[in-house]
Amino acid sequence: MTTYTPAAASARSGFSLDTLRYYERIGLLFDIGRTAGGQRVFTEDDLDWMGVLRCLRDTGMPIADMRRYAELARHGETTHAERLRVLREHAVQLREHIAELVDQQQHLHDKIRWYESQTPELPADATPADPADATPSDPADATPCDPTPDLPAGSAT
Amino acid sequence: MTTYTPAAASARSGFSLDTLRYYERIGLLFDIGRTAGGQRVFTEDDLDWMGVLRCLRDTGMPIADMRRYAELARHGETTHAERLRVLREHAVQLREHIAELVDQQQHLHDKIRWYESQTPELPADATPADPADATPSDPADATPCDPTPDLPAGSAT
DNA sequence: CCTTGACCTGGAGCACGCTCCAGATACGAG
DNA sequence: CTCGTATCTGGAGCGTGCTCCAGGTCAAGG
Repeated sequence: MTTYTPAAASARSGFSLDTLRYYERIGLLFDIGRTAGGQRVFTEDDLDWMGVLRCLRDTGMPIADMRRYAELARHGETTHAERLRVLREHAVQLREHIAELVDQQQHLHDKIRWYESQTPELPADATPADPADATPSDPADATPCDPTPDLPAGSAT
Repeated sequence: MTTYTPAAASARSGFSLDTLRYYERIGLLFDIGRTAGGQRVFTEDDLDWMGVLRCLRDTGMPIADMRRYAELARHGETTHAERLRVLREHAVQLREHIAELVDQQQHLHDKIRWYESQTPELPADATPADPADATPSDPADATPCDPTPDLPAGSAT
């Protein structure tokens, strides 16, 4: 059974040593093995669980919710239904968040295009508006980030 | 020329009164009008600018960068090229961030599906995996959020 | 006028998520 | 056994982005 030192676990998980210790303190990591001398010993399973934590964290789940989820995970299979509920709820949040980002991304691109039209001598190097862009969004809206010249600093120009 | 009280500006922009004052203090809002008595008077242009701030903020631009951008905006048309550069850079960041979220979203959905397969008696109500979902992503990867039963709490089951 | 609610300022405080520190201990190479 | 690096613990500190507060001022209706 493969095990990992704290340094190795940190490297593989991408969490800092301090973060791993912090996560254990607050209950996101639990049942972490120890040597006779008291040093942590991480298993493959621990690493996998860290992958779950990373997914939840990187998708914006607050620590408090992750603690609830970890608590459920700690209590075995009887909590599957509840865990599923938590994940579904989080997926809804995530979908909404992504949708908002994509929306604002559209406005941002509109603004960039406005600036480009104002300074045609400039090379349109970066952000080449890749047609196979990672994020679609029907161009049928326009609220913030409107393509205007950043209105202040010229109120009565 | 239409003007707005602080309360109205707050309502229209979605920023709290305290946030508007904070933004003025740190330079994100500037040249805000005042009554003889010292109370703020916001204009249509101010509101539009707040829309820009909201776009940048909601897409994750740090306050420090927003200050730089505001500083540029405050200095007139000569800074157009630099502003364009800032926006393009931010657009790149945003694209990367969205891509990562979409990636993790896929893992999250995988995990949800795994739970569903484990508890088939449960209704698959929420997150109905809408085929016309807002965010595409080729299902040709799987790293974190793997569809496993949240490995801890059963190391040797 | 007078009241009352909106607004002002400067500065303290807070929630979140780590990150750093001091002082002590553990472990592996030589 | 010794040395040097890795880890340990408890607790303080930090960076970000607001949010709240006290004590005072402004402005519009009655």
